[in-house]
Amino acid sequence: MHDIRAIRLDPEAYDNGWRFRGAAAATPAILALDEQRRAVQTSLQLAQARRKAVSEAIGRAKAAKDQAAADLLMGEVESAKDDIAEQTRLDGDLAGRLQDILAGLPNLPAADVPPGTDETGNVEIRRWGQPDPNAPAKDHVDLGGALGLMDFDAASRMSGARFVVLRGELARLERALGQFMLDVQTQEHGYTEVSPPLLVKDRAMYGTGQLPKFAEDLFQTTDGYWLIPTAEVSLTNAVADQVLAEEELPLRLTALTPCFRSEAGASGRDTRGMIRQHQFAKVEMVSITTPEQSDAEHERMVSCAETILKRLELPFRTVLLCAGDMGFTARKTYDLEVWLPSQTTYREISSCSNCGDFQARRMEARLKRAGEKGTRYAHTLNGSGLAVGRALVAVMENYQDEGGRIAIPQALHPYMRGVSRIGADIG
RNA sequence: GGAGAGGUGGCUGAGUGGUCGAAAGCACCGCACUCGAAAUGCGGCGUGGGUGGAAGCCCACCGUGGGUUCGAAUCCCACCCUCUCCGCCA
Repeated sequence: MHDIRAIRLDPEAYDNGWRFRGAAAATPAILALDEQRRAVQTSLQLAQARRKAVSEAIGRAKAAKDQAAADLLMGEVESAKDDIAEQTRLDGDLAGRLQDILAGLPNLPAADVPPGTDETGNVEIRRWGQPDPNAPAKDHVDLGGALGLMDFDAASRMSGARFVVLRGELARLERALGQFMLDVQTQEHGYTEVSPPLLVKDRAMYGTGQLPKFAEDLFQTTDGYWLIPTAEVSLTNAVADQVLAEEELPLRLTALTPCFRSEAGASGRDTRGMIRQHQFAKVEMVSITTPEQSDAEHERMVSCAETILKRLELPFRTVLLCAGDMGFTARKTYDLEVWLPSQTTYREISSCSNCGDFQARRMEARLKRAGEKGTRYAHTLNGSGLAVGRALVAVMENYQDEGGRIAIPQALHPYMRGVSRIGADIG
């Protein structure tokens, strides 16, 4: 959501920002509506002031038992009432149209976001680790199938495409990954663990920007709840409608939750395997900060996510997304991409975004400094730390041996009850 | 699922048709007192919007949206949310 006053002040900056990310300029329509609306508001307020004054006079006349004067005044107030009704209707109409436009416009990119219209414009910031070109490179579907621990057929019988059943040590490995990530983020990086609702109302989805534009990407229950596509929704909405003391910031929250996505626009993409599922586990990090802190917090968050990949000893690279590849709410986004031997490429496993005050405006999350008048909007950031499903894929593929066994990364040993290799029994 | 209670400013909480944007208390800020602090006293202290060079003036907001009325925090309707009791249940 954008600040109409800021748009009024510098429309060009907004149009340039939207064009930069591949959206159309929108301020001419916005400013025209805004101007009309303010004119309507002014005449509405004049009519309201008339009604108020006359009504008060009626009150006084009645108190003075002057019924004749009261009757006279009641006739007088009629035209004001008509005006109010008409101007209110106009105002509501204009406000609705303005709101529809503003709610559908993406955030403005930060100044250091590179240009580009798709992922080819993204800029690699750094790499960590070295993929081994000679390592075996079966994909996780073959590996898991051969082990008898990953069953897409069973999943499709009960749920259709884009689901999986994991069993035994592979199911345990998934749980170990989630626990490990959560432990690192809470114990080492200062995030507070949260166990949030997975079903939320419209308002929450609007607050983080999934609604109104992206309803088709979500699942909805028959009685109107939405399933969260990421814990970003639940964690960020924790501060909706709140006035936070700046001294208590940054607020750092994390949760390990299932995520549900319809993948409506992705039919045909990543149909094989666990890369793109309707349901997957993810550890999400959310930070609520002041405007001054958010850039530094963003860098910090990226390194919190990178820590997980380093501990798991998985080769990855960090990419700064270009304007055209960023999500709706982001003003700047880093993606972490992990090496997948079967695809001989890096695939997204984390996305860390600074949303500035964009979400905070939508959900009325404000800040107040002790002793100071007034409030301002918080900055919100979110990042995966990491996507557990894809981490499982990455571990399987990067830790396989020629025999199709999967070694367990050292960092996960404490979580695997002494198992250091999956499939040890097959030879 | 059945019955009931309730949603008022950062918080607690009064207000059931008429100068109520709203008592009081807490918190917070300023000043006084004090060597300093505490305590005390005095004053200030909601949000959004319109208009204006500014001081200011005006409008709206008492969960949300409608309605009744000359006039609604107050009456009516719908919805959302919270709580209590009963039933059911992980």
